[in-house]
Amino acid sequence: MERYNFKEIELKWQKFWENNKTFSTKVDKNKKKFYCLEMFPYPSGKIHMGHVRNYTIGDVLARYKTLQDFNVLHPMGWDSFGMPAENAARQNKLDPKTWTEKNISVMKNQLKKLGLSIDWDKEISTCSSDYYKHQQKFFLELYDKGLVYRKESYVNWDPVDETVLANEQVIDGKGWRSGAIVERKKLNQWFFKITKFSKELLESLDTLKEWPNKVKIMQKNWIGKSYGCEIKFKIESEKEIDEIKCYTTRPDTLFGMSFLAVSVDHPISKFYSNEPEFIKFKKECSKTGTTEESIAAADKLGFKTDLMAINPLDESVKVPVYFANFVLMDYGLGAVFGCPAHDQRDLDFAKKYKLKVTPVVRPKKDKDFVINDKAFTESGYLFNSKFLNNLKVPDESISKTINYLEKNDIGQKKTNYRLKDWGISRQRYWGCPIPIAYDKDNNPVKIPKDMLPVELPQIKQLSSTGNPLDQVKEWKNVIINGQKCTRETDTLDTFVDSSWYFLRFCSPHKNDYGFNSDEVKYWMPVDQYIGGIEHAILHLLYSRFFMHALSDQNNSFNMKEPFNGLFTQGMVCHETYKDKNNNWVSPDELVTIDGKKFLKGTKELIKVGPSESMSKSKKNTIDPEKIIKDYGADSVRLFILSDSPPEKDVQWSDEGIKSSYKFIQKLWVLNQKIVNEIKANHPSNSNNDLEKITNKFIKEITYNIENFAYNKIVANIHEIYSALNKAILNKVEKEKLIENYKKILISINPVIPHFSNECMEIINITGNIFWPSINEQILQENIIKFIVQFNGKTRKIIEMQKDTNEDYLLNKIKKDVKLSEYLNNKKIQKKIFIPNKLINIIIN
RNA sequence: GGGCGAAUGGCGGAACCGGUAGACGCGCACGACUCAAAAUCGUGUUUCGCAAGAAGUGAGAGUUCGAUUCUCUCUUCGCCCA
Repeated sequence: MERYNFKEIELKWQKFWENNKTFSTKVDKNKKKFYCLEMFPYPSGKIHMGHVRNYTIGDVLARYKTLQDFNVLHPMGWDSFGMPAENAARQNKLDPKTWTEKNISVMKNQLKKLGLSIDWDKEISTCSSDYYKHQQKFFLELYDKGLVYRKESYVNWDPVDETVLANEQVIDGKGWRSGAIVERKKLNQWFFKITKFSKELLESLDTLKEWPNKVKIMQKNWIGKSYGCEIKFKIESEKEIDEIKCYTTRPDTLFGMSFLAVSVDHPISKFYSNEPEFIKFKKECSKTGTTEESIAAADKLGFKTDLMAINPLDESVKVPVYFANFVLMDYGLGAVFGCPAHDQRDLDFAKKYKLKVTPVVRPKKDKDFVINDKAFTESGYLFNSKFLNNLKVPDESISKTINYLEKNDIGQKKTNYRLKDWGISRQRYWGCPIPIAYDKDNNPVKIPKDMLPVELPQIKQLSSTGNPLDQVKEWKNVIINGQKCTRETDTLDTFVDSSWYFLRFCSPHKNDYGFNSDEVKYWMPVDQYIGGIEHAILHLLYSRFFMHALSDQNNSFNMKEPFNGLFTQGMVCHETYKDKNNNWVSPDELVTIDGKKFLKGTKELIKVGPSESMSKSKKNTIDPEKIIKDYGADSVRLFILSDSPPEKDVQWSDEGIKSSYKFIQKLWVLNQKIVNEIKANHPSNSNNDLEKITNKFIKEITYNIENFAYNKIVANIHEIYSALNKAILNKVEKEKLIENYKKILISINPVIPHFSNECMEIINITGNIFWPSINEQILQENIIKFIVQFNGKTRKIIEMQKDTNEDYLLNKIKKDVKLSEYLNNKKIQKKIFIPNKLINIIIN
């Protein structure tokens, strides 16, 4: 018998799909739609196993929905702007466009070899001006709505490379490439006003019923709604400063205040801007990074002013005012009051500058309480707080304090959000140009519609320092309405590109606007979005914002949530290997002898480390292209689904992929056997088993696909294989065999489509194929397995007619040699009888 | 420090509404085929025990006729935020 030639057969079907445009879709209002979307890849060069897993999961769903007669939109594109292209271009001395396009063509080819049911006619690439020209229009649309603005903001600045660094490029406070100490630098930058939608983005999370709870909680925490109070502090000063407003969530600790801390960017800083000591301090502050984490980790530094703040609840108490490095201007009001006893950060600061520590919350009433090295942040009761004493902390104390503050015009209740506006300026070449220029007075001017798109100029050789666009003078200088202007040289954050690509897929070829309303109304929202958990916050939140922003003040577009269903898949892991010098070793440099790993050449014994997510740095990656070449796409698909539930990490193993390969060979042998059985044309046989096992299989596999239990689908396929092997021995009649086998081939089609299609062709199944329905009647059992328990312990399973009553069953038990022994000399105290399931007899 | 989640054989995992714990796969063992090996096929595989049987889902308690499943406390690990 011929072995299954996956190379020939997979290529044959991939060509068939391509030539017949099998997966090409268009709007069809007579059909239910299903929009299945996987997060599009960054074209880094080659696909990796994470992509294989992501796209296999999506493909199973897309093919399943197609078989269920949905009109399925399953597109693919490229998130093709971004820094890696710029870095690679510098390294290899070519332009990012060439590098990116080459990668796209390689990766597209690789994806096609996986046999994905993708409508390639809808392919998009964010670095193409066909895509980003629409983005520039959206930018101007949002600008007109007041959702885009410009302000000064801090960036991570690498003083050696003269470039801005992303947070992840700052390692231990140093630039990733130059190693220079990173500074905070203020630059004029563009922002999307995402905070306008803080409330809406938070509240509509509740409408996303098909999102993992975990992701919703992460977004909720990110938006970070808090209830608090703005408090006015009167200031004693010789300068023209009357009061400073602070935001706090803990106004109830006001009697414990021992200082007031403001950001170095606070408006009052202008009174100090000429003092050399303050300038020095401000510079020192700029050495702390911009992330919340780096600020939390940094040493708490303060600069004492000559100001004194008066405690509004007790005017006899005056506390010093400091500039402090841990207070940021863009959170709250850029000023906080310090209560060291009940905030660790404030306590650290107070200890350093020898400030008073007055506890005002104690765990129990009427007990003395002191603070040592640890701030007390738990619940308890107020004390040392005059008229607020004995209020219960936190609920009662906070609300009553706020009431008091409001009544006496000291403070005002306020809801605050942690979410900050989205900074979208990037001092990079390889991104979407911002469609803005500046006139001679440096006022922003919109690029007129007829001058769009603003295309990126081609740069053959990128400079190693600064922003490359800044150096292309002939591009930078532009005349708008007869005025000499200079273009904005920053480009847009690539998160902007991915914030609306799902809309573009609905109308990928529309030339005059980003999408067509009719098409978007038909396809959107995405029914199932699939991707990694690492995008749980930013990408998903930005996409949600973009929809809110487009819907804002818009009668023709009103759709706020882009993704109805979300699924986050786990990572692909692999064992790690190290040689005797503790250098990482790649799996394909190894041989396995008696379960131990050795280096191929020197036969050196290799240490096997824990399984970790595949990464180039740990050299534990497996190249999908090679695996597809050796074992075929169906084997890869089968294995990547088989070992773990899709939401969890999966371990890649050599044995695993081999076993999947072997299993497909076995299925092929089975197929040949079935073909022979069909030819044998057995006479009619009353045995009903095949129908029953087929229906049971379809019921289970349907349930498991619907519930994303893809690892169990693979188990189901193994089970049906064993069952079919046995059923053949029963010499099933031809028609019944074909009918059931067809159903089985259709239900394995989403997982191993090439194999399934080939087998269907061989047994001559033609015409439309649909997901089989389940015949519940056949699944009805007449013989039930009753569980017999004594004192809750299962002693025997006896088969009885369906609906056997309790007395009859009990009688049967008494007659049973084994079971009756349990009843000897015992009194039955209680019986629990659950029809068609079990009987539990309680004996003393 | 806060939030969320997880813990089941040698390993990955299954057990749907509280009702046979360990489906399916890997690995391992034995057998068949073979001069031999690989491949393939078959059988077995939670632990202890020859067996009957007993114990058993991170630890401890609780609810229940009955708990991997529900409640509480603890331990360890993972992720996110600080």
